[in-house]
Formats: sequence, C-alpha cells, structure tokens
Amino acid sequence: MKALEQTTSKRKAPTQPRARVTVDCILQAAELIISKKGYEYATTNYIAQVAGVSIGTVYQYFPRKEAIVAALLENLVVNSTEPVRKYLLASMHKPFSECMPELIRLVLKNRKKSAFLFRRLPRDATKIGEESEQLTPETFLYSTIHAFFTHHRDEIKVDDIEMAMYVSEYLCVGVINAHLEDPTPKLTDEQMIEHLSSAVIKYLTK
Amino acid sequence: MKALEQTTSKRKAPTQPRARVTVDCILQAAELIISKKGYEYATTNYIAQVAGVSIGTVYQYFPRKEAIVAALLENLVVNSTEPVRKYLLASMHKPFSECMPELIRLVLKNRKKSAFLFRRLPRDATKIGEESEQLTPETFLYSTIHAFFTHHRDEIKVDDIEMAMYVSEYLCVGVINAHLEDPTPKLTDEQMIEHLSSAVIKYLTK
Amino acid sequence: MKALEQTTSKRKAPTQPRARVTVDCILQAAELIISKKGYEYATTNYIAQVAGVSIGTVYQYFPRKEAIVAALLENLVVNSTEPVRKYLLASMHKPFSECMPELIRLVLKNRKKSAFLFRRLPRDATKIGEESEQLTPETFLYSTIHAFFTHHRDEIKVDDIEMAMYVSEYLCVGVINAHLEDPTPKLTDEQMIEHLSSAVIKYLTK
Amino acid sequence: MKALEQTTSKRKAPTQPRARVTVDCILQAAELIISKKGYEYATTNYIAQVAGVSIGTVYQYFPRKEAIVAALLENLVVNSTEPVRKYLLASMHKPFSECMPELIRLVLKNRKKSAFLFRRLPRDATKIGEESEQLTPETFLYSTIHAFFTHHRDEIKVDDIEMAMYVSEYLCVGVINAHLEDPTPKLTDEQMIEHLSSAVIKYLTK
DNA sequence: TATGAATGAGTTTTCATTCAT
DNA sequence: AATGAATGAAAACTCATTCAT
Repeated sequence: MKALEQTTSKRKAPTQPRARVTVDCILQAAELIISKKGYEYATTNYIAQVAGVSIGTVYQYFPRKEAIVAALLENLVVNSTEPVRKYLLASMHKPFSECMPELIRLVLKNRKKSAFLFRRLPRDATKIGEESEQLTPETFLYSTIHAFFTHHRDEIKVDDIEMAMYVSEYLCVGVINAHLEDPTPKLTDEQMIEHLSSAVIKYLTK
Repeated sequence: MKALEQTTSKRKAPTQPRARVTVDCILQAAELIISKKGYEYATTNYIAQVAGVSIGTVYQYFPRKEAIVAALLENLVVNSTEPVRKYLLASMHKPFSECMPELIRLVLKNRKKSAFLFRRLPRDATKIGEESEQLTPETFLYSTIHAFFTHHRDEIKVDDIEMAMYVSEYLCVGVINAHLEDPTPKLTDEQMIEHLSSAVIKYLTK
Repeated sequence: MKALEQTTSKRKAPTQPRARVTVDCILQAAELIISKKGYEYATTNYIAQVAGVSIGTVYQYFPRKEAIVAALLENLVVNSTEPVRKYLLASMHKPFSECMPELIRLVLKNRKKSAFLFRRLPRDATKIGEESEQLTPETFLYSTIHAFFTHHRDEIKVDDIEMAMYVSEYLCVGVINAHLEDPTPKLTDEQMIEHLSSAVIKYLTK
Repeated sequence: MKALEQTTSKRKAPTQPRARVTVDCILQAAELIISKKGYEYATTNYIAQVAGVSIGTVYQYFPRKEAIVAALLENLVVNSTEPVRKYLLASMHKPFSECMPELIRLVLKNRKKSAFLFRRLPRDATKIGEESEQLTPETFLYSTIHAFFTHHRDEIKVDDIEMAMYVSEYLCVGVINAHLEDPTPKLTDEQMIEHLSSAVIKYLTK
C-alpha cells in the first residue's frame, strides 16, 4: 500500500506511521463500499465515515476523489500481479508445457481475489484515467506474460512468434475474464485451467 | 411534492408515430453522449438537449434515468447478436472448420460496433441491473453459439463435449473482448481472426 | 354537481349531457384520489387518467387545477349543508330542546360524509381561496344555524342572546369537528349527540 | 446519481454550538415562510435562503423536506402545551369551577400563538405523518386535560364520568379551535372564555 | 494534523399547462 | 370535443470540496 506517491504530486506523503494507518483505513473503506454496494455508493463522505475519519482527513491525503480510486486500482494491479511475476521469474527455465497450468492457475487466483472490486469500478471513467495512467491489470499482466513467452520462443511453432505471443496472452486473459464474468457450473476452475492450458499449448506447438 | 410513483410500469408506451421518433431520438442522443464523452456526462438534461426535446418529454417515456441506459443496453444486445444468429442458422450444415473464421469475423464486427458504447457503460451498476434483467451480450451470444456447437458435435475430439463448447465460447468471446479492450498494433483484425480460428479448431479437433 | 358556472368565467359550461358526464367523472376522480391517497397525489394528469379522459379534456372544463378543487369544495359545502337547511326550515316552530339532538345528528352525518375529503384538502391554500371565495362548510353552517337560533331566541336564558348564539354554534361545530378528527372508542356517535345536546341546552337554558 | 439513502436516522445531530444555531435558523425560517406566505411557498431552497444558509446545510440536518415540518410541528406541540401542563400540575387541588376559566385562557393563549402556523400546515399530509408520529396538539392536550379531570371526578354529576371527560375535552378544544378558525367580532376572547367555562361547568355539574 | 460545518453547482424529477392533430 | 405529445420552470436533493477552528 505504498502506491500513491508517484501518481499525484499534490498529495501529502504519509511519512508518520499514524498517517499510514489512516491512508490504509480510507483505502480499505473505499474498497469495502465499492465491493459490497457498488461504485455509485462510494461518496467521499461515506468513505470517510466508514473509514472512521473526518472528511477533512480524507482530503489531507487524497486531493481528489479519483485519486482514491486510482490508488485502489494501483494497489490492485500490483498486488494481484506480483505473485505471477514471482512465479514466472522462478520458472523461466522450465519447459513451456510444464508450467502453463500453474501459470494460469496463478493468474486466475489473483484475478479472482480482485474480480469483485474490479467489476464494480467504472470501466472507462475519463477522470480516473487521467489519474492513473490507465494502468489496468491487463497492461500489467500482458507485459509479464510477454517476458515469459520471450524466454520460450524456441518451443513455439507458429510462424510469427510475436503475433503468437499476443494471441496467447489474449487467450489466457480473455478466457479467465470470461470465466470470472459469467461462471458456468459446468466448468470448475481446475477443468477450465486444464482445458485452457491444452488449448494454448495446442495453438502454440501444433 | 412528489407523487404517484408509478415505479412498476415502464411509463407511457409511444402509440403515435411521432412518439416513436421521439423515443428514438432520446436513445440516440444517450448513445452518442456516452460513446463520445463518457457515461458520467450523460445527464438527463444533457440527453434531452442533444435529443432536441424537453426534459419533460424524456420522463414521459423513461421513468428513471437508468431506464434509458437499460433500453440502450437491450437494443445493443439484440442488434449486435441478430446478424450472428442469422449466420449461424444459415451455416448449421457447413463443416465446422469452414465457417469458424467467418463466425468470429461476424462476432468481432458486431462487438466492435457497440464496443465503444459498452466500454463506457458502468460495468456493474446496481440500478441498471434492476432495470434490465442483466441481459449482457455474453448471455445472448453464449446461447446461440451453444446451439451451433450442438450441430457439430461429431467433429469435436475433446472428451467432454459440453465442456468443450463452453471453453470454445470463452475462447472466442474472451479473446475478442481482450482484443477490443487492449488493441495491439501488432495484430490486425484479420490476423486475430485467423489465429483465433486456428486455436479453436486445434483445441477442438486435435 | 352544477356548481361550477359562477365561480370561474373562463371555464366552459357543459351544456350537452355528454359533457356533464365528463365533468362528473373528473370531479369524482379528484375526490377519489384526494380521499384515498391525499391531496399531494392529486395531479391533473393522474386525475385525468383515473377519470378516463385525456388531460386535454380536463383543461377543456377546468382552466386551472385549483378550479377542480374549488368545484369539489363548493359541491361539498352545498351538498353537506342542504339537508341541514331543509330540516331547519321544517323545524322552525318546534321547541328548541326537542330538535337539538336531531339537528346535531344531521350535522354530524353530513360532516362525516365529507370529513375524509375535507381533512385532506389544504387548510389554507391561498390559490384555492382566490377561486372559491373561501366558502368553507363552517361559513355555511354558521349562517343556517344562526337563522334557526334567531327563531328560538325566547327560549334562551343567557343575557346576551347574540353572543349565546355564537357560542352555541361553536359548541356544536367545534365538538363535532373534534369528534371527527380524534374519534374516541369511548364515545359512540349517539352518545356524543346526546351529551352535546345536553350541554348546549344546559348552557342556553339554565 | 443518488446514493446512500440513510432513510432511518435523522441525519447528523448538531454537536457544535454553531450547528445548533444553524438548525434553529432553518426552523425559524421555515416557520416564518409558512406563517407569512403559506406552506406552498416553503420550498427547501427558499427556506435555506431565508435562513441565510446554503441548501446543502439544510440537508445536512434534515434528511427530507418533511422532516423540517415535522420538527416544527413537534416543537410547536411541546412548546404550546408545556404551560398548560404546568398550570394543571399546580392546580390539581383547586376546586374545579375556580380554575376552569384560567385553564381555558391558557389553552387559548398557547393555541393562538401557534394558530397561524398550524392553520397553514397541511392538515393530513401523509408524508409528514410518517415523520412525526402524528403528534398533534390535540393528542397532547387531551392527555393532560384527562389527567386533570381524573383529579376532579367527585365534582362531576354526569353519570358516566369517563364519557363526561371526553365531552368536556371536546367542548374546550373544539370551541377554541372554532373560535380561532372563524373569529367573530361579536365575541372577544374573554367573553368566549367566560361563556365556555360556564357551559362546561353547567354540563358537568348540573 | 484533524475536524466537521458549510458550500453551491449541478443532478434528477415533477407536474401544471399548452397546442397541433 | 377530444386527444396525448410536448413543454419547461421549478422543486427536491446530492456530493465533491473548502476552510475556520
């Protein structure tokens, strides 16, 4: 939760531990409200109330309402991507087909954690975009998956390798998203992982 | 001095042709604003202004602001799915591998048309949901693709056929969505269609 | 229901029987809504809907919303006072103590019929006042009771006869109103009538 | 973009003295407007303007327009009844006939103070009722007069004592109301008090 | 630092009334 | 005569934001 410093200069940096706690409370309150009731209920006054601080204090740390959402989003992306990045770093040498299921499993798990919050965030709110450089989970994931693929390009049989990478990324992220948005009882997580791995590997290597 | 609260019914249904035109104007205005400027700019007064009618007229046909968006969404889903449905009906007998590219091309084309509007709609706004029975494009597409797959089940080599169908649907819809949300200059539409067809066919038949 | 001609000149006089029926429907609808739901729900459009005519038709006969209420009020006053007036005319010669219970009974009965509507009418709405010459049931009743008292002034033992009349009127009207506004299960209508007659007679003759 | 809907609680309670003053200003402004111009002129924005605060401040302390009127009504009832209650407590032992004029005088005086405001309040507005537990001045006065009568039941000659009490209450309250609603130049306040006392005492003791 | 009272532009919504058909 | 689509001023109410304490 140290994410805010860079994006907005006007915001006060919480140097004292007490302040850090306050910022945390505010972000947690915002997350709670958005997840449980929806973005439209996340008014600054209500966030302050749930966080147990005054509205003045909220504005001490966040210059604009959008900054709260931006910070939330940033944390979200970083937190949900960090484990994936770690796994990829540790698996760069493993054969492609071996780590694909685990990779997908990891992405799914982390997406799932934040799916509810993410679903309720405004998809394309102009103002937030200005705040957070449009740092979506996708952007983040794409780059990491990209790196991984680059390390395994010799296993790939598709002609245009770069294109193959993008398609593979789309396959993974797209299917996981679709699975999270419209879950089917016909398809457990593990089954989905198995089939998706199979599809990606077939696509790349056959 | 509120009164009446005719919450249940959808307010007046336009009987005269003049009224029909008015309703269309309002919906078009709403779509234009949301697409071009974002959902947050779609205030009822602004919609009325762009539609060239008075605010009172808007409320003659839509009992709540959310009802406008709900109507928009409904039209969107129906319109963008109808061509796909037609193609599927006309292609039930064609071999699976032959019509897959065209099918994906069609879905992409129709999704694209509405992608901009859809992107800007609140992803999970509670109030709209109550209005529109949560009729997402996915729900609609899934069912039609589903029917198509049922007619081609003998071509499919995956063990569990039903599961294969769901995964294929996820593959198509997921990748198309991902492609539309984060377009890469590395991948033209046609390249995406080609690769995705290839991936789905490999997944299903190898 | 012929009450409307005098008060407002701009209003069209319903000469044809069909028109008379229409006016009746509108007035009945207004009365129904005000009685059952409250004055705040009596919007012109809703009245038209309940009356089964178009809003345009309403404005054919009533130039202003207030004119509807004024007509209602006028009818109310006239209708609820007419029986009392008739009884008084027929009883001018009867001894005072004999007809007092019947008089009160009559007033109560007629007030009761209209109590619900009257309760819900705005007590002191400036606009209606301008329309209807502030013709309240009270005004009407006072004058008729007054006439009756004048015919019985020899029975009265109170020094200042005119004053006694006013107080008696207040006693009757006030208690009946109070009884209607806050009815007590401890006091049936007949008991109230009996006690009130007794009180008035004692006041006047002892 | 509504949100929150904190319908239950009465919104913020004024903790700082500054806030107390603000609430008072709002209530006084509302009273002034309703008394001087009528209920229909008491719009929230106008109340705010007259109170010298912003509309936002009004809604900080009153969740709904009706809540303002309800608060007004509550104050009205309490304030106008307190002196009567005090007098009754101090006069429980005095003989009945002695304190009756003073009692009526007191009730009249306090009703008069609030008569103008009360006259202009909607008589039976559903929404206000929901807000204020239908605490009318009548309810309040009845209960106190009731207590007083219970302490004097041995003076009363009417058979059914409880019934006599109700009728007496009706006589007092009804006549005072009637006197306030349709004042006659023929009858001064003091004359009315004298005659009403006389009537009540005759009714009870003869 | 923290508070919370105050702001007011801006939003949704209502409803009496008009007028072309 | 009757219709009902259209009007728009005006009402209720919200909420991000400021600032004196």
